[in-house]
Amino acid sequence: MTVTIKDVARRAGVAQSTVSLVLNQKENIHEQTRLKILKAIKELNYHPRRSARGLATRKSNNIGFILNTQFFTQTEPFYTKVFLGASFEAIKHGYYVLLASVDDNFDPKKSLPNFLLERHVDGVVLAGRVPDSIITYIRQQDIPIVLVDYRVDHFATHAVLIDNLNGAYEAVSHLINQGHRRIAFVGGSCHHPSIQERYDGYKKAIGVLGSHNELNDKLVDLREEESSPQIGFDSTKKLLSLKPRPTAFFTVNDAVAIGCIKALRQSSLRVPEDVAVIGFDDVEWGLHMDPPLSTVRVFKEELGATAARKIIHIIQNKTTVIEKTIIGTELVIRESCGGMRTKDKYEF
Amino acid sequence: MTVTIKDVARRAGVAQSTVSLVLNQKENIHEQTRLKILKAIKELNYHPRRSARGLATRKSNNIGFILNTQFFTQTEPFYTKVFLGASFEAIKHGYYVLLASVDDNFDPKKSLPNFLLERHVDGVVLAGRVPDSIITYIRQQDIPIVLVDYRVDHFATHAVLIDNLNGAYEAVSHLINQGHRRIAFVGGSCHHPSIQERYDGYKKAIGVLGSHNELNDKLVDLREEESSPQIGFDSTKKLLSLKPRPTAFFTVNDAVAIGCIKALRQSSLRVPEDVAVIGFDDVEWGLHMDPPLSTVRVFKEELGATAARKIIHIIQNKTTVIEKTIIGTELVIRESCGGMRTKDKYEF
DNA sequence: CTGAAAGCGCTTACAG
DNA sequence: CTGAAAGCGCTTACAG
Repeated sequence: MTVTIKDVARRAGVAQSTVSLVLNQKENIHEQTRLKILKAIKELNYHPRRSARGLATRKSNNIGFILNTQFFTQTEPFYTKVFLGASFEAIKHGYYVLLASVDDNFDPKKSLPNFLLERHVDGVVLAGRVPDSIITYIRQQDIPIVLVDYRVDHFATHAVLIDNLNGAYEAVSHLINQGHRRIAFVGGSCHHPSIQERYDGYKKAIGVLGSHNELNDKLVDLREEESSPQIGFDSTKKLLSLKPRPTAFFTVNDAVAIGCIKALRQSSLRVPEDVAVIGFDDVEWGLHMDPPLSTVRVFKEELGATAARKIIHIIQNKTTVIEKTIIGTELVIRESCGGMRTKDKYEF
Repeated sequence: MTVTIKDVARRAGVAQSTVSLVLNQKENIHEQTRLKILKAIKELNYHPRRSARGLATRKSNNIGFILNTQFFTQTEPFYTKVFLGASFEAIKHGYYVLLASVDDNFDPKKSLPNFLLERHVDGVVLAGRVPDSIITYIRQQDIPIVLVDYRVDHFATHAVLIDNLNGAYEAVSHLINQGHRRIAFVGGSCHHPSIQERYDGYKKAIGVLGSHNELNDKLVDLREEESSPQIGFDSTKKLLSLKPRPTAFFTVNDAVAIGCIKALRQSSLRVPEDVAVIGFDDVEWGLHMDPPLSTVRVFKEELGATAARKIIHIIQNKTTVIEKTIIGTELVIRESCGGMRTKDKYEF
């Protein structure tokens, strides 16, 4: 009932291996027989079965996508977008992406994504912070890996990264150009390298001020916990007790910015009139906040799509040279940082 | 190198067909040989290959998940959550879900999700409004279907639905109990049956007022366009021109509520002091809005998980009796509707 | 350039 | 209750 390669071969009057050859775009086929076969394929509406192909080639044409379970409980569907980006890009190349999540306390001996066990993926992309143990496990299996928005210094792995440093640098520079000199760094969680990089960008921008340098450890609030609105709130409250208080807040991401603005409001400070705020990530609802949140846009879908392209490339070409791709960001000026209205205060 | 069923058979000293039998939980196996085989499986860390299994059984153990492309451009990652719910539930049952999207002007003759062409899924769940043509196509292929948050009256299909009617009824009843009598229905798009049901719930609640009935067509603003913040804004502006103006706004979803509140604010109306607002869906950022948005919670992940369970059940049991499952909602009172402070105005 | 044959790793009648 | 054999639908050397 379902049409197979045999049917095509019969109809085209050739051997099934010949059909297979044209199916796989091999060279050295008479143009005539090629056309004949293509015609038969079209007429029969033939599509090779994945599982048959998979069995014969020992390839699944699937990509695994693993992320940390805890990211699902977060306010922001950040990695979900990365996943979507990867998923749709993969489809264009004939791959499907299978989703799985792992806990922080993941133990490869006890639980593992099924697609790893069944060798049902040709490669895997790992998004965000994941336990070392799973990276180690997958490498042992000799399955290619691409990290997205994460890196581990002691592992040489392919990675797609956000240009956090420059993103933060631009945002903070913007605040400086607005005339701000006491700029706080809010709610960073030291656990993630991305956060560290944002902090570095912050420092770099402040450093440019030179003698005007007000880089001051007290203006920085780094935390143990994962960034969240609550952390942003607490962090801001603490920073607000400084005398003189900061005039601008650069938050480590938009979720933190929410808590920050809430704290400011609770202290009867107006945004942006009394204090400027810039977030990071550019999540959905930033645009709808009051005031609309200025932020550093991260191209989440693009991160995922790039990771997909990269893992597919590795799978198909057995590339061995490790390569990191850094995706740029974009400063999005909305209202929470006061726009350009104080531009004339620029005073380098 | 990779361990196969043969290796297990050899190690356990049985035929590979026997191994296959215990793998597939068939009856009638000597407990002793079963144990022996299980032991060998564990020792060798054997896992059957999906593609081999798939080829032999002609099952893919995959589920397709199709949604309308346009939903990706929306403010709210509603269906993304449904997908996530389906995906993780499926994993528990040994299935993976493959994602695809279709356009409104989809034509099965021109483009089709690959997994349909390659018969790489055993069933598919369709989320939200999808073109009739794809439903028709899939049915022709004799692939089981489950709809989520959608239904087409002329197709008898399995479906997982939101209890929109009751959700809307409860929300509007709450407003009525707060003393509101002029309650507007904002920003509905007539295209989706869910919206129609929310409207019905609204009417039902208003209807209970009986002689106090202020059900008034003018208080209702139904639109052609898909619901969005912009629609909410426009719709609210229009409703605000009524004299006397509405004292409460029931918006057709949270995205619309955003625009609604923006319009109210622009008209110098305070929420909830001057006017109450209740949304629908309970999206992420509702909690972080100012004021935090009261809404009707839809259990998005649960919708997806239920759909996954259902399609798997159908796949495995060849169920033929059509069944619709309606998932309840939950009224979430936050600040935008004024809490219970006017409860004493209750006056049936 | 094309065909016949073996094999990928399972499952499923069919005997026994 | 268990084993030998065929078959699922492809791909890939290997001849020719």
